Formats: sequence, C-alpha cells, structure tokens
Amino acid sequence: MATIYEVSKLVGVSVATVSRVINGSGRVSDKTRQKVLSAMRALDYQPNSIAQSLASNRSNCVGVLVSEVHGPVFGAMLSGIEAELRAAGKLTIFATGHNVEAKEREAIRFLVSRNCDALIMHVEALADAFIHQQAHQGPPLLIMNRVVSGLEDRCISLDNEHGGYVATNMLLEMRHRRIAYISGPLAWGDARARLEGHARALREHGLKLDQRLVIESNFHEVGGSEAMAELLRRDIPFSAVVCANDEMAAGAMDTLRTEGRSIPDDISLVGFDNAPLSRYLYPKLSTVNYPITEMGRMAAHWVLENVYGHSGANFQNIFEPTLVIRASAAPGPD
Amino acid sequence: MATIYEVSKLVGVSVATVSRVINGSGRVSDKTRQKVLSAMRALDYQPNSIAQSLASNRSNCVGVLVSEVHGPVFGAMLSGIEAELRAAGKLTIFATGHNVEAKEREAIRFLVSRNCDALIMHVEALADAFIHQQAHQGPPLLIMNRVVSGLEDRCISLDNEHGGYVATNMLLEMRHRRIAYISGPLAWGDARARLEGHARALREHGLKLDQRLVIESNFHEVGGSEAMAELLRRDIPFSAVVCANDEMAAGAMDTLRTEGRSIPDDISLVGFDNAPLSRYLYPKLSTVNYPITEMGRMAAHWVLENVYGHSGANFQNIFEPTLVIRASAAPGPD
DNA sequence: CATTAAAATGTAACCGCTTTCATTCTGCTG
DNA sequence: CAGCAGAATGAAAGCGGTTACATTTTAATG
Repeated sequence: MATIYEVSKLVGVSVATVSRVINGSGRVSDKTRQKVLSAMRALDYQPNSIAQSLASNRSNCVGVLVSEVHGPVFGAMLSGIEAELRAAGKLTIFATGHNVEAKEREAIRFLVSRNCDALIMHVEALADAFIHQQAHQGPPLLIMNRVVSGLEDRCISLDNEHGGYVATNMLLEMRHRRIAYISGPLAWGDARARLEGHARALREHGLKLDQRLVIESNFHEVGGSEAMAELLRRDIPFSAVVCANDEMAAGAMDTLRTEGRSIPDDISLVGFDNAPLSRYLYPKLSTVNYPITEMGRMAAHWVLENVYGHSGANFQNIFEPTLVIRASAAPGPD
Repeated sequence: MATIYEVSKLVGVSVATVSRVINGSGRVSDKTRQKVLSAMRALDYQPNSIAQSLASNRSNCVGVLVSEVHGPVFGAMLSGIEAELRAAGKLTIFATGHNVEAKEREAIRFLVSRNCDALIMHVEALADAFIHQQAHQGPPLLIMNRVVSGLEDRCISLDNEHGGYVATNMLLEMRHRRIAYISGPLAWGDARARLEGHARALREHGLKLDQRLVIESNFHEVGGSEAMAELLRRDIPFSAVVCANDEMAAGAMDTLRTEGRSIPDDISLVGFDNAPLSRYLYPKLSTVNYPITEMGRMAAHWVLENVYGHSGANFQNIFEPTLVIRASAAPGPD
C-alpha cells in the first residue's frame, strides 16, 4: 500500500500538504490540490486509518455495547446505528454483555481499550453508580433503553408508561373491562413503567387494577406460557390480556390455544415491542411498536453532532410508542 | 491514560522491556516482570491498541461483511464470529452490503481501509472474479454460504443439496407422493442446490420431478404467499410442499389458511433455515436446520489459526443440515 | 517597485508502541 | 580468575500519519 510519502514525492510537495488535502484542512491552492488528488488516484493511495488515529487521537470509531448481537432488539438497534455512522465514514464496533455485570464491565473495558470516540451502551446489569463513573472518566456515553438519573440527557429511551397505557387503552375502547396483565420482572424499570401505564389506563376508565389479574413473569416465551396457565387456573374472568412483550405473548398464545380458547373471539391479546415474531404468530399479534432502529439512529446522530462536530437536527431523548393493530385483539363482550 | 513511558520510568527499565512483558515476547527476568506488572497495575496502564497496531502492523481486528445486521441469519452469524474472536481478544468489525454490488464493494473497501487482519464475507452480488482478485490482493479472505471455484478451501457453506434432500425425503417417508416445491431464485447457487436435493429424493423414490409443481419465487414471505396461491390455482393435486426457506413457508402458510386448507391435515409443509420465526408459526414449522452460528464460529476459528497462529482443531468447510421436526408436517394420504 | 499581509507550503516534532541490534550482566568452565 | 556463552536489557529507528510553527510565494497596495 502506498504511503503519504510516496504521494508527496510523486507530486513534489511535502507530506503536510498531502495531509491537508486528505483532510480538507488548512489551505491548499487549487492547482496543488488537483495534482495531489490525481497522484493519490494514480497510486491508489488510501490513508492508513491507524496512523491517522494515532496521530490525531481520533479513532473514528464508536463502540456499541449490546446484550446480544442477534435477537430482535439488538440487531435492529445496531443496524440503525451502523447505517448512520457508516454514512459519516465512522466505524461501528461492538461487544456483547449478555446482561451479566462482569461481562458488561469487561465489554466496556474492551471497547474503550480500542479507543472508541464514543460509547453507546445497552446495559442492564450495571449499576447506576458505575455508569456515572464511566461517564466521567471514559469517552462520551450514551445509554439506551434506560434512564439513569443525573444523566437523563444521555439516555435514549422509550416512553414505556405511555406504551402500557395505549395497549390497555385500546382494549378498553374495545369495551373490554376485565383485562389481565402479564408483566416483565418488576425489578426492571421498563417493566414497571409499562405496568404503570396499564394501571393508569384502567384508572382513567374508572376501573382499578385487580392484582389477581397481574402476573409478574420474565419476558420469555415460556414465562408467558406459564403465566397464562396460572391466570386461567385462578379462574377469575377476563376477556383480554396485555403482555409486557411479544415473546410472552407468543407463549401466552400457545397456552390459550392448548386450553381451547380462541383468539380473539374468547380472549383478546396485545403484546409489546413489535418484534418480528409478532407478525408470524397466528393470529397476528396486535402490539406496541418499539422504534428501536430509529432510536439507534438517534444515538448515532447524537454522537455525530456532539463528538464529531457535525451540525445537525435536534435531539430526541424519549420516543413515543405507537399501536400496531393486527388480528389478535377484537371488541370485547358488552 | 498512562503510556508505556510512564510505566518504564516508574520501574526504571526501558520501554522495550515493558513492551516485552506486555506481549510475553523476548526474555525478561522474573523479577523485572513482576515489577513491571505491578507498575502497570498501579498506573492502571492499558496499552494503546492503536499504537500497537501501527507499530506491529497488526490491527487485531477482523472484518465481517454481511447483507444486513439484523435478520435471522446475519445476526446469528455475527454472533458466532464475535464470540469466538472476542474470547481471543480480537475485535470484530462489520459493514453491511445490502446485496448490492456497489455497496458490497464499498463495504470491502471500508473494512480493508480499517486494516483488518482478515475478512469474512457473505456477499451475493459480487462476481467470482472480483472475489478472486480480492483474495489475491487484500487480507486473507473467508467466504460464507457460497462456493467460489478455485477458492473452495476458503468457503464455508451448507450442503444445500443435502438439505433439500432430507426435507423432501422426510415427506416421502411419510408416504407423501405428490410434493410441490417453492424455490428461491434459481440464479442463486443455494436455491439451485436445494432444488436439486429435492429432485434427487424424488428420484430415489422412483418419482420424477413434476415441473408444474415447482415454482421459482424470491425467498420472501410475500413471494411464498403468491407462489402457494399459484400452486393452488394450477389445480394439480399435491399433499405436501417444501419451501426453500422459512419465510416463504410463512407466506405459504398464510395462503393455505386463507384458502381454508388445514396444515398439516390437508397439506404438509416443510421449510428451510430453522429461522427463529419457524418456531412461532402456527402450526410450528418443520424445517431444515441451518447451523449458521456454528459456521460463524468456524470462520472465526479459521482466522485465529491461519492469521493469528493459534493452534487449534480441524477445519470444516461444509456443514450438514439436519431436520427439525415440528408440527407442520404429518403422514400423507395412502 | 518596494512593502506587506495573506496564502501556500515546508520542517520537524510527535502520537505510543514494536523490534532490531548492540550492549551489559550473569554464571560457568577450564 | 580470564574467557565466554547466553540471558537480560537498552538505544533508537521506525510504523504512517497530523499539526504547530517557520518559511516562502503571491498578490494587492500606495
């Protein structure tokens, strides 16, 4: 590979000048610029990005910490981030934390050791304190799907409460009155917020939350399946169920079918996330859209503006979920 | 961040010695090594990976080119690659090619410009010639899901023919005799191979391929849906359908349901890929497993051995697909 | 045409590490 | 104890760029 020296020699200018045309910095006469450019082309010259990074103290890469690469959420998020960054010539690097504190820590170390210029992280196991510390000593931080107090302006998240609200509200407007709820682990903020939204919707319709119709589960398919079995076992009438995510809804659907309940004729079902699987279930699942790709884009956007100095549009912290109406919910009994 | 100089100063040795203990290269007395290590700890020293790369001409990162980051296949592949590489302290970088030739080209340029030590690529639009060229001038190459002649030992792929064979064979053993086939674009090698496997299975059972029961589609859900509609329209009896991937199977399922055909009572259905969605369909889809995560792992493995000199296990080029039996296929008519 | 500010370009230090080669220590051997 | 091989360490030249600062050109002005 040609180096900047060979280019400078070929043109008969100093490397400084070549560097200037590469970076569009400093002033270079038009004539020289053209000569340099054509020499670069002639040699098929490509700046060595590592040398650039070392000299400029800019790696032009941003680290992304996710739980897993695959799976509906992270893939989409990474996808949004990468698309945006790549268009700006920045590199996306990533590491997985598997929702385990030690691994998340280690992943951060790994990404930081690669000198990323910014860090976008989706972590669940790490404590707020650690995040604060990291925010103060490491590269600029952005936190996804979580609100860390004191760092609100660095957090990009969904208005989960509102999501829970619209899900239940839709069922209420379909005249359902006895609505069960299968929740995620209430230790997690998002699960709590979704449930609160559910409760608020009920309140606003003059109903109160019946704790016997709320089951705390684990966001997984099997959990949803078991939770639904438990609900049926309790034998308290309900005509609709909100699940705090689509996976649990899939499990719940399975149980309902096994028990001979028809969806949505006997029981209406609503999920949350609008994960790809929700379109494949039968009947197709009504759910709450989680604009995770958009949120990834926004994160990348923030980085481009605040770290790389691109001027750009306004920053949006909180995203509003919207309803996705499909076949799994129908008007309830009068 | 502390530099190697500060460490060397603190210990009272030269940077060369510190470098030796960092890399475990050269000889260092045990006493000195200990002193250096504790100094590194004291200063919370972390080698600057960029400087290391520049000096050693090794970036310790490998590039992965995929079509998309999200989606069932690539996420899983990336996941396998990353897990393996990360365990070896290597960085995985990626770019998306969107199955468009120009973009795939550009993505390669991008990854190579980042000085990756190896390149793992899943490309569909690029011609063999270009791949050959790239193999000769760029970093070591590995090609996923495609067999490029002349570079067979660099290709990791599924035995698609065998996959097509086992899918159809299962149906034949269930006494189905009239089996339709919804194919992917026959311009693609994998789609062709799968169809060939199907044909061989038929032959081995003394049947011959009825072209009227074969439809070339596009690997997408809508395509599968339309293909199934077309099959029904042709009004040629069949009791089972093999779809060349799960997405088309999902579409086909939709159409069958709309047309009032019961699965598997009226029609048995088999997919291909064992994509996550296959578990969510109703009835759950019987399919052919595509061990893409394993294949990603293997790719990473090859790189670790052949580029980074790790000694390791044997290399496997061709992976065998296996049947995943679920509810969508049942014994056929006598 | 001399003067001068601005524009264009060059010089060279530096980014933080690796690695070659030279030098200094060790501990043995005869 | 001289002589010496091998182990341990150090000195310094890169790796390929960026950039502060110095220097030379250029063009405008009186």
